[in-house]
Amino acid sequence: MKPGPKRSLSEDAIVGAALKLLGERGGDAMSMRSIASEVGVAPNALYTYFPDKAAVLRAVVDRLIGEQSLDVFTDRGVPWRRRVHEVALGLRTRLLDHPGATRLLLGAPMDGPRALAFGERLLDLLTEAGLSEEDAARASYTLIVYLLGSIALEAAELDPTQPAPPEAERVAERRKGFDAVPAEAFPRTAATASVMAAYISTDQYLWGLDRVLDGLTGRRGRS
Amino acid sequence: MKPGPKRSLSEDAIVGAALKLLGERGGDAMSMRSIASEVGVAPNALYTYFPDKAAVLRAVVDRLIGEQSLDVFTDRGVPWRRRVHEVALGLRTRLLDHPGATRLLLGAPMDGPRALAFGERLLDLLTEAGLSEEDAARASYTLIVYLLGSIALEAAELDPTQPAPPEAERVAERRKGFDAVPAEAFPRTAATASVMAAYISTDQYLWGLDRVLDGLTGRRGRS
DNA sequence: CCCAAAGTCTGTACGCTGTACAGAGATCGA
DNA sequence: TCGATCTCTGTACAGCGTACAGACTTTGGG
Repeated sequence: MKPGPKRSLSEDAIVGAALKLLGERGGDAMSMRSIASEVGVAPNALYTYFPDKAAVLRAVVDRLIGEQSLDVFTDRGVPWRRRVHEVALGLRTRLLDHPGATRLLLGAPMDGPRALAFGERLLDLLTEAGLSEEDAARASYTLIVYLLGSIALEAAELDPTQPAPPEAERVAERRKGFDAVPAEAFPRTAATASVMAAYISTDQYLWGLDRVLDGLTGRRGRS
Repeated sequence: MKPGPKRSLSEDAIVGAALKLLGERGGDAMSMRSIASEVGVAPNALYTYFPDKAAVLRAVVDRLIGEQSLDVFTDRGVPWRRRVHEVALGLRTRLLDHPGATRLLLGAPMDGPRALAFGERLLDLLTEAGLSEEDAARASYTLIVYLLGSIALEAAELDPTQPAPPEAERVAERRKGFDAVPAEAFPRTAATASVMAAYISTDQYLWGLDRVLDGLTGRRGRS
């Protein structure tokens, strides 16, 4: 065993404190100083556990991904596409619960252990859906890009400080923004303003997901 | 006309200075203080032109989007799918030129004038491809999610301080990272490590794009 | 058993950040 | 010419990430 006093903390405790701050006071509140005071320690003591702040954030991201249960993936009996829907919806609600966190998701590579487990299950599911090994891998990335991209763009419009208003309210808010678009210069944008206002809706999220899945599996989607 | 001395700067000059810093010294160098000193003014003078730093960043993002020429969209004679490819590739190289900027892209809603123009042209193209007005709008968002998501995930692995190494080098670097993955616990991940290493490649980018386009247009993609 | 090595934590400090506030000077319309 | 109004500067504050030195605790080896 190695010398030195016992550690008074753990990486997990630190990530937990960071996550608590994230939920309560938004992403900007996740400072080394406030995390440290949350766990009752001097700020620089955190550097015993993580080399720098970026590492803490990576761990937070991995934990967030881990919050999505992996059971859904392997729930046989349910058709695979429905299982993808469930995972997609689960991931979305889980991440939008922490609006500030989503910025992190696309700002740091996802190479944590939980992200790895998530990817492995996704590969299982896609091969089950009939894809070759290589296609499943490529498809899995395409899927993740779509999911995280959607969630990130949605989170970008949220105030990270507080919980998100209901979807209908947010769509209505967006709709108002489009009233300012000059119809002469941007006719198509103006004409489809209602559709564009609903870009952040669950409906659009699933619509796009289904189109992506159609493309990935080579199935003819719409009639 | 309104009283007060003439402005010594313009919003454009400020955005330009920010962009210069972004390119030369990375995203973290875009501080209000360094932007101000770049244009030769006290830091707080910037608040005459923008309400806060976030507004500056939004303007920077819009300018970056505007760098992508819109001519490609309307270049008839070239089949529409090829035009999408060109725009996609153009956007990617342009944004990856400023690795630090891509974080901003998904961190702020894209509602600037240039983003609007981009969207309008994309709608043109998609209706030309045979989509209904509503489907074109939904498809355009799905497409943007895919493009920006891909670029963001790719940029996440880059050092924002300096220009990106060549693609082959980056793929090789990723490939090494997968050697650490235990094959027993993650068999599929380990088996397709080469494919996954190439997630950030132009090839994968276009592969996914084509699958997404297949799904959006209801075309059977692969044989 | 004791002592050197190694590890954990604290206090302090540096240089940086965004931006609020007060005031100086310039420029306008009346 | 005289307010009113706008632009810019100086100063200041609270907060940030983290480097450094040192106090203290625990360990294995002689």
